[in-house]
Amino acid sequence: MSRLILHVDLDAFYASVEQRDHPEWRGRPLVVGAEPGQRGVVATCSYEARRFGVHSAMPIAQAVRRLPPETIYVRPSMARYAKVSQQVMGVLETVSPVVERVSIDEAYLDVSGLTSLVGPPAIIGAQVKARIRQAVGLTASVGIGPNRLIAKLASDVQKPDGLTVVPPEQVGDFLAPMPFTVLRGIGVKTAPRLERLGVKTIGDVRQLPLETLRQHLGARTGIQVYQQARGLADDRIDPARPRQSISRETTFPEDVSDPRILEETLRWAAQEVGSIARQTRHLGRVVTLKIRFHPFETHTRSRTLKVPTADDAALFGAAWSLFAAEPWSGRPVRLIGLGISGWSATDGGVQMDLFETAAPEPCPEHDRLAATLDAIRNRFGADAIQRGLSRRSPG
DNA sequence: TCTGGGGTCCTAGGACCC
DNA sequence: TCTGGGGTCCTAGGACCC
Repeated sequence: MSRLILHVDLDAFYASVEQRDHPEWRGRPLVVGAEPGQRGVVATCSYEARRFGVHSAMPIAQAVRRLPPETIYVRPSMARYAKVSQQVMGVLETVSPVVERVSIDEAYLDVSGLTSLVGPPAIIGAQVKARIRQAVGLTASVGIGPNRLIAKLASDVQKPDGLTVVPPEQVGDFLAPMPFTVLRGIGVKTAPRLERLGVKTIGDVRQLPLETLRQHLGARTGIQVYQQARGLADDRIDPARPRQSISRETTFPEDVSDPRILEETLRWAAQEVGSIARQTRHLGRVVTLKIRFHPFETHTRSRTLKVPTADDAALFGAAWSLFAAEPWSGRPVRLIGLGISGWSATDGGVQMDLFETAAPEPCPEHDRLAATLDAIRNRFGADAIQRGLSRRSPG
């Protein structure tokens, strides 16, 4: 028996929350992300902005060139969005107990058992959308199919405010005409490899032998793409998928060479990561330093500790020693941050002790971040930016 | 043209052990 | 004197996703 999987995707989530909360912004192009003139990208934009060809992950400078002057630009308010997301997940749990949140604006539900209680898939989908709208005043697109892949693709075909049901017997016809780039695991690097084979649609991929896909995409992706092209994918929904890592990083407004600023920023990241790890009761053994230089040259260095930790000072110490061990000093740094992973398999008394040594903190991290960013702005702020600009356009 | 931040998963080489 | 093969851990980088 095939399962019934439902995928919910909140439409233009950050932008929709902003338009919901600021009625005067409704009906206008709106970008949530970096500010114009800053480094950064579009996180999400309203459908009015998408009409100009702007989309998520587009560099902000490029978006500004395309959008009209009346466009609204706002920085993301993650805490607010997280709250709305929580409300939505709560609503979903009133529909089915089997809900897996996959990101702030997306979730999968196993609704296999609901047809006899609620009705056919389309009725279940309509109910999900109605409850979300009623609870938080936002629209969502819903897709329903026999597995996660089909449900996800179905939710994509009629955005925004869409509802699409793909019964098992229609999966083949549903997939065949779609561009193969919608398959999971096909991105900017792998797409050209298949294009060179003359492939355009998922139907075309289905004509290729498994061996060909393995050769061109690698063993794992090759098999995955072969199966997806035939509509075969994971149909398990796991409400309790554990997280694998916690990290914080930041890109500086201008590249930074001063080691004191790098050190302060790494201390901030360590406090953030440590605080979240303690709140969520995670102790990790692997500390990873991430650093990015001009031009977008990114490195990671990691160290496995003898004793698992969630302690700010231990995290900072490990990351700073990784930094110090490299001949990097003096190179202008674009981004720096750190992460923790490799949760220890054991549990019990020892771990509890470790949690208790780390003092619980109210929430001074936000203040510290603000202070750190102020410090950076003071050093690299208006003057530095002015100098940079006048260098580019003298007079 | 200029590329955020937070994640997951895969690959591959080397160390080390049996 | 020559040199296997498997398993696991560690590390670095990369692709991809939202």
